[in-house]
Amino acid sequence: MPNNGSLTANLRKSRPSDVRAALLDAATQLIEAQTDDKVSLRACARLAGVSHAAPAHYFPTRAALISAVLAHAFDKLTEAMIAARDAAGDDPFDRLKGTGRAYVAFGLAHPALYTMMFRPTYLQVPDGEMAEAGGRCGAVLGEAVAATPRPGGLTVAAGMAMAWTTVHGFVGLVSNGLVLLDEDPMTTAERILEQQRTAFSG
Amino acid sequence: MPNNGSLTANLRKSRPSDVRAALLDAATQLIEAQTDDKVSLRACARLAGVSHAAPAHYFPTRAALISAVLAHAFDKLTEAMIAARDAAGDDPFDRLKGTGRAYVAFGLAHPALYTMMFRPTYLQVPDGEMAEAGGRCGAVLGEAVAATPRPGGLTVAAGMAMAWTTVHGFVGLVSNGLVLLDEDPMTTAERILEQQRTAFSG
DNA sequence: CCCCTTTGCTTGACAGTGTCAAGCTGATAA
DNA sequence: TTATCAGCTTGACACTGTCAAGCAAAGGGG
Repeated sequence: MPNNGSLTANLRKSRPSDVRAALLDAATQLIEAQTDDKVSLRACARLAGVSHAAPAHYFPTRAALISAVLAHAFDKLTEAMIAARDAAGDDPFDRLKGTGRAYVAFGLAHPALYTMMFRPTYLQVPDGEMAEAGGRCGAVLGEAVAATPRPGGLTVAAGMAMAWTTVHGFVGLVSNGLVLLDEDPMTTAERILEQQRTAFSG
Repeated sequence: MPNNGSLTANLRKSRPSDVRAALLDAATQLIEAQTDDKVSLRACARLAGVSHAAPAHYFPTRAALISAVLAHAFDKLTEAMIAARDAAGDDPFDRLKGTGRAYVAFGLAHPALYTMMFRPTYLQVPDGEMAEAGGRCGAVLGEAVAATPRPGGLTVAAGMAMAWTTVHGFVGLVSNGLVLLDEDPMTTAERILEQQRTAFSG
């Protein structure tokens, strides 16, 4: 699998002051640029301006580096969801919808990162740091669902599955270009979320 | 990345009669067993009982082999959706729901295959055979949506995004273990699909 | 001041990968 | 019988993740 050699424009010349941060930054860049897991440890090292084995000093394995990147991404997503929810007013469904809107916006803005965040089986061993960050993220959604009435007889678990299903599926389809929309994706997302008002209102 | 060496029990001893079919079969086995793209050309070749470069004679590149496997999987999924739709009676929403149920069942039965099928960006170049098979599959869903009334003012495109979003998101969340369900996943899927009846009935 | 340990990174190696370039083998055609 | 040729193998290349060893500099104790 020969390397195409793009994205090597901004190679660092001298060793960076914070190697760990430089590696995380390089990995994020590579993930967002390359769409899939072709992001190699050696490419990260080159981009960060260190030797090919330097990453081993900070991350025991490739999966650990990726996990660290994903954990940070989860925290960003959690922040965005909380901010949108708190800006959405008092109505429980509006707050759930705001949370979902932020989720979709994040997913569409960072498709490659998003894909990896929500396919944990791909990092063979579950990573503690990442699992915690993911848990905090899920909790925000769970709280928003729990705060709504669910007259359809849905349990909180099923309601959460339903709400999450909606946003997760939409991001996956749109960011992979599987569905052709005739309007701004966020507008369609808004419509789809609004369709759930009846299921989440008293 | 050293190989763990499992799944080598059923190595073929002599060269198979139909090498191409043997390779497709080996690739399918490896994908379903390994959950991610660690399925290597060389591992397929070993499993099929041929040399490491034999695949090149049938598939110009690794992506082409994977594409062929996924195209076949798409055809299987399409078949299952059509069968379930035709067994669901006359009501348009029931037929849509049957289609969705078959979709979810397939996704939960073949999680790794499913993941790859619906993440086409991961195979850098779009493959014709696979795109056609995927198109036929999407068409079945599209027809089912088009046959329903959509009083909410949804266009067919938005309705299709909504219906597909539901099943795609559910499969992604459940098969990755991201959501904890207190019942059989297909039962929850049934509930979630049923919630959409109001949006797809006259 | 010198030595000694530790930290942080580098160099080198190994087995694995995808892909390309040859070479071999057996069947079919002339 | 010989020529051709498809179908597969062997060998090589650059790349990968990971491990082992080594080097350079900083810091501390005598």
